Amino acid sequence: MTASRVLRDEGGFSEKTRAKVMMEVERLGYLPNRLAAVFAGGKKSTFVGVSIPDLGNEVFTHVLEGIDRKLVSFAHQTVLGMTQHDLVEEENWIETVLSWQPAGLILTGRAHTPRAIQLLRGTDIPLVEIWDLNSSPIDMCVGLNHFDSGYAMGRFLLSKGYKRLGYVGTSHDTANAATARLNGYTKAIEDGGGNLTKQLCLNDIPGFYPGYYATEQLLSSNSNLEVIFYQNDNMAVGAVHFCQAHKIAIPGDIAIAGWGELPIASVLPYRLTTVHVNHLRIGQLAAEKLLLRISGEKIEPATDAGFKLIPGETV
Amino acid sequence: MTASRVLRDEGGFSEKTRAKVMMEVERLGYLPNRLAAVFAGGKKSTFVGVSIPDLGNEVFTHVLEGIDRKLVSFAHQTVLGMTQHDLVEEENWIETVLSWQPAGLILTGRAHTPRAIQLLRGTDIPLVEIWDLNSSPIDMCVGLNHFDSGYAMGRFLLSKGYKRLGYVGTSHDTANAATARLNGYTKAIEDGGGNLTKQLCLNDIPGFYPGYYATEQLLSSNSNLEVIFYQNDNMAVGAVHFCQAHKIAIPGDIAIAGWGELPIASVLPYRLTTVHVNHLRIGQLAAEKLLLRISGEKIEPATDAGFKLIPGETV
DNA sequence: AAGCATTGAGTTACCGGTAACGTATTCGTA
DNA sequence: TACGAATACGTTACCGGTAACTCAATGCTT
Repeated sequence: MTASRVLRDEGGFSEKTRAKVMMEVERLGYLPNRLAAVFAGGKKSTFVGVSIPDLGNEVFTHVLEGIDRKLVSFAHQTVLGMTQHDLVEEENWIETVLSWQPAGLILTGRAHTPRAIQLLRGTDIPLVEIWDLNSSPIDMCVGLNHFDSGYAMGRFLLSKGYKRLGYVGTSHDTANAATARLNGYTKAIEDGGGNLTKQLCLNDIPGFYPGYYATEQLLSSNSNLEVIFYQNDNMAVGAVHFCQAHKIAIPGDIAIAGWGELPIASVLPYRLTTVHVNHLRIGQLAAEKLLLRISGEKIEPATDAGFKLIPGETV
Repeated sequence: MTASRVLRDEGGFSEKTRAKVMMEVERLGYLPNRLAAVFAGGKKSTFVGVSIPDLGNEVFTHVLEGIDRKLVSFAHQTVLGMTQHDLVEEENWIETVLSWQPAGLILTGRAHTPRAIQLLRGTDIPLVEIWDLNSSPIDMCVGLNHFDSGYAMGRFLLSKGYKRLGYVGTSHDTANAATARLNGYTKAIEDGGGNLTKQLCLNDIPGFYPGYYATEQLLSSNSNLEVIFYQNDNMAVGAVHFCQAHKIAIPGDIAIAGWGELPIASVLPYRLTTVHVNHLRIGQLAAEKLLLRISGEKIEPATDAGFKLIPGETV
């Protein structure tokens, strides 16, 4: 007991005793068993479960980095959950991670299985849903309004005089976020009297090559497209490279817009038209909210991390 | 006790009882406390601590993805540790994660602080060091010989007739791996009678823009470089874009070689000369080794994941 | 010097599971 | 029908810490 007091530095012991305890700790190479400590105290652990659809998408790794940095600086640990964009995977992972008495949970996306929601509501473990802004989160949420960002891009493109607009995305990333962007984009086009001439959803990851390939598909279908909005910057960069390789002028022959502002855009010959999102900050905000909540503060349920349209030179 | 048996499905109960137990589980929304279970059994948890220098580098996120996929499929969980390329951070993280009684550990890199090594040797927790092949790992290791890969690239470039060679990397990534590549490259040049005319190590992350910027630096110093080997593909892609923007012919005016074969290379106008490494597979192999070891199998200490030089069209 | 508060250290019970053992019931077979 | 084996279920102790309590020694006050 006295050793326990010394190690937790909670007072009630003399300097002499502390020295003696520390000596033994050193001699035995003693490492505390945090499992037992958490168990005994009836407390939660310092684990925070963080679910991410996949690690292949830079966007999510940036969010994860923001989360982990913040958590580490407050002595918490990230337990990773890769859901592979599958809600059932997510449900299973939630069940597992809850059984470890985590201090909190951060989930990507607002869609969950009914049972997952039931599990989450059944505990008092703080929870932040990120990515998608959600006015009625299960507990808390940090994200941006994807619909609005798609709408903003639609309006912007129309304001530039484009009438025949296209869209390229993937259905692999069934993340409702991308769908919400497409919906916003579509709505803006409707509202503005444009024409969503062509849309293509590949069954692939939203990466460079799929963007390249999709552009080839779309442009060869001679539908007189004037501009294409891509699900993310990776795909848009693939498109830029396709156009370069085939001497298609941007924005003369075809205009291009991306989403997410990834680092790769910084080395393109012209500034990419895109939507800036501070991914790292979304992660940090989420972790901060969670930590405050864990320490018992009252927290606003939703935080809008916002977005910013970058006009660029590719439209 | 009977409930415990049913839930673990270890037999010794009737169908009627199982039904009764499951009924109550359902009714109470009972979730087992794995903390207590691990604690009671005196066993290790199903956590596997995985340390990664940073998440901004695609290379590491692919490795991590390989690890996590494999672990999940064997009912283990990844506890993330971002060390920020700092061995003291790593040491602190190791200490924390060990106190959670993990089933195993996977560390990136072969360099650790003396105390970290002492901590690791003091436990019987299985450990895999990845990335750098290491003939005398603390426990096990999966990786490739970075020196050899640098040497191979040096030889290849010399065989193409280049005499004045350059190198671009970052000192931010003090990962010995990159240094080992540079050393191998240097040695090959020495052995082959070439000339390592210029090398530049930025104090930055090894990303697209640093590659762009470094190329500008190097080429403006009129040292008649014929070819530049970059720390990784991201930097090399930055270089390709710099050259495109400034109408510098590749490989006519300057030849370019990268390392790691990242997805972005797939949309370049010409195939990038690089070194292919199967990052995902390194992660999977590491997790596999660890899991086998956890289940008590005898395991070869070191696995060479190999590399493959891709000749490409940029030299 | 007596009386009370403070300090340092020890004792006991408990967290929620599980190993090991004990006991009652059922079952197959001679 | 009797008896040993198998099966189903219950009891007890324990994992390694910590909360809450107890107690002895010390210090401070009047």
